[in-house]
Amino acid sequence: MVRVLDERKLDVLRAIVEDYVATHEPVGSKTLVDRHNLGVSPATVRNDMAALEEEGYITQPHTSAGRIPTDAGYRLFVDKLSTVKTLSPAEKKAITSFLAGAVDLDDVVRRTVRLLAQITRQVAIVQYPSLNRSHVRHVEVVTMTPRRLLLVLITSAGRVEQRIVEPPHDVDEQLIADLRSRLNTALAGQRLTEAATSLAAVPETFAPADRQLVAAIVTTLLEAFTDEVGEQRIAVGGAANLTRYGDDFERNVKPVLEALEEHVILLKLLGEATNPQTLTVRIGHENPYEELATTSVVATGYGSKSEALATLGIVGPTHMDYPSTMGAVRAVARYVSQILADS
Amino acid sequence: MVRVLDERKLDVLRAIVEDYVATHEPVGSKTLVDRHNLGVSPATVRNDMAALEEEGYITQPHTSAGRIPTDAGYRLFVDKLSTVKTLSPAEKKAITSFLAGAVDLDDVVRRTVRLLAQITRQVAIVQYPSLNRSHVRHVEVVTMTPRRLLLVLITSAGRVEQRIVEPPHDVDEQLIADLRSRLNTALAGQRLTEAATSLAAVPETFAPADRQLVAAIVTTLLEAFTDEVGEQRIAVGGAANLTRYGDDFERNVKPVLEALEEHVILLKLLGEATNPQTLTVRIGHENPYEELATTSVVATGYGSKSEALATLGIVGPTHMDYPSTMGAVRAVARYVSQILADS
DNA sequence: GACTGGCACTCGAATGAGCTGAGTGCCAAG
DNA sequence: CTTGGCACTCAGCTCATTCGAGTGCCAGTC
Repeated sequence: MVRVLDERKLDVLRAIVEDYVATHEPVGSKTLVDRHNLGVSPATVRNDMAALEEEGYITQPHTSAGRIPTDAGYRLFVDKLSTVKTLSPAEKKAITSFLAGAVDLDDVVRRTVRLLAQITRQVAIVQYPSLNRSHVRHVEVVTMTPRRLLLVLITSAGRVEQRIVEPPHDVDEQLIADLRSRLNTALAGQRLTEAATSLAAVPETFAPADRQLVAAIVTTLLEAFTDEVGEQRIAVGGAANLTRYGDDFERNVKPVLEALEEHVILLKLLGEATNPQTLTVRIGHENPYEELATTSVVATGYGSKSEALATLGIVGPTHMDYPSTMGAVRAVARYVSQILADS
Repeated sequence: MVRVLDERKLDVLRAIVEDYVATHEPVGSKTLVDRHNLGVSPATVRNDMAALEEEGYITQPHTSAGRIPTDAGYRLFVDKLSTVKTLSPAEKKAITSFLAGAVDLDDVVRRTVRLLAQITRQVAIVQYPSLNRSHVRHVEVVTMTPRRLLLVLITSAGRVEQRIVEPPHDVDEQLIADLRSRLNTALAGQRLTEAATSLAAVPETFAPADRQLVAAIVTTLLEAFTDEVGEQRIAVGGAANLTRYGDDFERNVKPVLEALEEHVILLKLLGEATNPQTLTVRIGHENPYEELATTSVVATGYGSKSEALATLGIVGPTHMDYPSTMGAVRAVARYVSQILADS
């Protein structure tokens, strides 16, 4: 019989979360019975509520008010009491067609942010495909003037990095062609993290007179490979959705806006990239920043089925609609992965 | 004698604007006399204030409160009563050294936004150097695989656009080399807007068998030249500064956040690019959006002394510190122009 | 004629008392 | 275990009152 009681208590918790997410107002026993058909009287619900409060899943803002879920309550709800909502076919179609219109990687990322913000009606965050986890697709050395070379690095994810190198003396076009081909043979298909080793050997294969120049180019390439700043590139969108946070501006909106400016913070919030099947949900105080204790993060990796290239996700109030949001984040991550795989 | 009276009335207006900007509270005759040494009694100031109100430069939020400047008041202040503040040598140095660290154009723009937001403590907006107004510096055709070509366009401002072309049949490396050199001869130094004409003639110079391929490449290049979306690229930063707007969140912060999401709106707000010497200031209702009636824009062009490549500026509450803000915007625009000219 | 001190007046904001009602906890009965 | 009943709590609303910053105007002074 203990089993049955627990069952119902969880129903009550589910009802409380759903109600509170919908109304943003503390929910009392009577309203709860009215709105969700729980099949028991308010008094019974009150008993359950008292127990749930005892166990730390819900709390009262003040004595004479209804209950609201605690972070632990949301956690239980997300883990046990809800199923991720799948998107309607129409929505799925809209996503693919919107993403398919992108002309390059930058455009994919921009569109993804916009899309995610629009569907979830939250603040969306998309990390650019990580350099570390990408492979070299092509390296190009372009002579712009005899004393100015442009290095172009194209990764498997379609990311393009360019650097200028100003050689100490005029360079011969033949040398450049040679260099270009040797670089590509040495690097093509390699992970950027492994590329360092392969690059090291390249200068030695050249005539001593040319080695200085080649070394300079190799150094610049290495810098590009391990670019910290580039690694942390992030796109953010949907900040206007913060206006729906409710009233407590100082406590809810301000810290989020501040965090959005600091890409390092956002990266920590997003956390390690997982594969697009796995969703990471951080609720309230579970995230590493005290100031964002009223904020939750829903994130996941994207890039390919097996291995994530980077992370994307949303940031919103703890009282968000988790099932829908999680569904949207997962769906978008999958479709972006698909688009990237195709290109 | 009328002259003297007018003179003092303007002093009073200046004092009101400065006080209100500092405190964000309606300013009364007594406080005004206390804080600024006007050399007359409160009663006299009251008379002047009544006149200023009559003329529409100041207004009372409610009967028993002090005065605040109207948009017209700020306008007069900006046009006649203030001088643009110049930055301290230390600040100037900080700007140049911060901007000098940039590795490519994207980085320049990102740094500029950040810088501008930090100095002005407002929301900063920087438009990417316009394609229309740029010149072709270099066009590169890179063979990634025999059935996949990468076109790279580099503009005089350092902007790099890339497009993928998938030719209908395998292409010969010799043909590519040929094409590369002819494209560069045809285009180098041209304005992107004029490039269309020069490009049109290129396919004809090739053997009939190759024309289809060349035409495809030319078409893609043309698309890149006239890319509407790329033309409207914008970077935004410092949204967290909106938290200092004061309390009326719904009226002041929300519309701005919404506008920041819409780059088309931001472009209209920034207005036509002027040269970096000329500052455009739009106060409150002077800007084209009703919802931004409590918001002012300070903008200017950047790119070169004579001709602007694009626009940058800030958005903030009408009660901002115009002299400092204008000084900062102008200085940043100049230094960015300089950095771009050097690279 | 311009400036000033004085004074009555206005009205938003702050303070506090009183009421209301949603919601609770507990208990005794089913 | 569930339920109806009941006393209790307390945030939030309303209303009245007070307070004071600030005004406009007028009569007097230089």
